[in-house]
Amino acid sequence: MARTADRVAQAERISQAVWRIMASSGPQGLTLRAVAAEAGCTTGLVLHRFPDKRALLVHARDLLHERTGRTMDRLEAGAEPPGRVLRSVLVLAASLDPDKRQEARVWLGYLAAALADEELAARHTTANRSFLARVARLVARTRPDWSADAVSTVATALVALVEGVNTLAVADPETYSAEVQEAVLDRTLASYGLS
Amino acid sequence: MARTADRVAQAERISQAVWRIMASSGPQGLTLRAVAAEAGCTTGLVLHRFPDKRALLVHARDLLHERTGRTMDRLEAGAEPPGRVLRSVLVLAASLDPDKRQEARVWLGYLAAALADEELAARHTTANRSFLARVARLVARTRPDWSADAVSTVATALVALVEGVNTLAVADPETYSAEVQEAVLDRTLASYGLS
DNA sequence: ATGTTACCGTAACAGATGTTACGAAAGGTG
DNA sequence: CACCTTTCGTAACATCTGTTACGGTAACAT
Repeated sequence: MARTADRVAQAERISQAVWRIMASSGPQGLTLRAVAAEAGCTTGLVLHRFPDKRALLVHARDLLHERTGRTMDRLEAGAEPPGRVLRSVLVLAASLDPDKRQEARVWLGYLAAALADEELAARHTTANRSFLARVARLVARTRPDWSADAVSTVATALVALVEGVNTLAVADPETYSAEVQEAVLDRTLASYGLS
Repeated sequence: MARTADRVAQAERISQAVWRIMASSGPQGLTLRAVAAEAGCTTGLVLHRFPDKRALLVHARDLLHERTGRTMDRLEAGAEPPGRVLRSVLVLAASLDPDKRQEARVWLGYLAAALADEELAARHTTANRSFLARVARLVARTRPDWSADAVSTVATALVALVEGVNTLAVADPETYSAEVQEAVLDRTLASYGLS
């Protein structure tokens, strides 16, 4: 044998570099050289870990998605009442702190990249649908008396609300501060009878 | 004198090409050559109309913004009751038909480009704030009994809702069909007591 | 310690990109 | 019709992009 490398750790470090570049410069600035510089290596290593740029993009995307998915799974599996879990999940999906805001910027960049990339678009779709299903599940658990139609419509509205809050917070974090986001969310949950 | 060119018309034709490229390929595919090909001219003409690529981007952005702004002004100046106007404005801002969905794709691309461009980001911010002010105005007119705080929070929620609906319709137009969008909007307006 | 194998940085490549400069031609004006 | 200014396409440029190939080097097994 010979020297060995921790490929998983390297892939993760490079993926984190992708996130940072995407958040700060968008898809335009996301070049292999920028990623390599941000990860503290060269394009050589990047392209030894990933066959090409697209594979790198997809891997970094999936890694980020898995991470937030796991956090939400833990939340949903907890012992809290469904109404509280619903609120927590929505808060988690919003952009309350700088980390979350950066994450929102990354997702925005990926969505823009998906405009020209069928595979990225497909992954975005399935991810959004699974999030929508999660929210619908929690709404149904909170209000078992509602019809399936009511659950679906309200869940869609809630998902759109957080998605919109994220998009707007990316563009204007001052107007869409953490307090505003929470106020908007709570008022909406209340008017739907979900709090 | 010598030959003359309709510079305004040319600038508009080129801007429309920018919209189409942005919608179909995102900021990545928005190259001067792609724009020129789409507009049916060469990069020579494009760069004789605009000093550089950024100026072209900004001009196309402003043109699109003015167009939708004028439509909404007309709506607001009409004789309909404020509740109806509010709904119409929100519907107009949503992605109910393919044209609007294409427009949503353009805005998404611009927002992603704004991640790396301070001027684009600033324009996005002022545009969003003016839309938020418009919605708040209409909410206040519909429910004069509400406190300023209530008006502000609900207006912010409504703006986030349409923004989110647009973003989601870009990624998944099947799940976020026109019917779903309208149902979501109407149910939300109803639960806020705005219909 | 030493050889061998995997690792990864360097550098080159072809193609694309924004931008510039030049020249041809188009079309109003006299 | 001829002139002359404006208009706009062509082609070049320097730079940047993704990708490939090669060579030095580090570390594990012996």
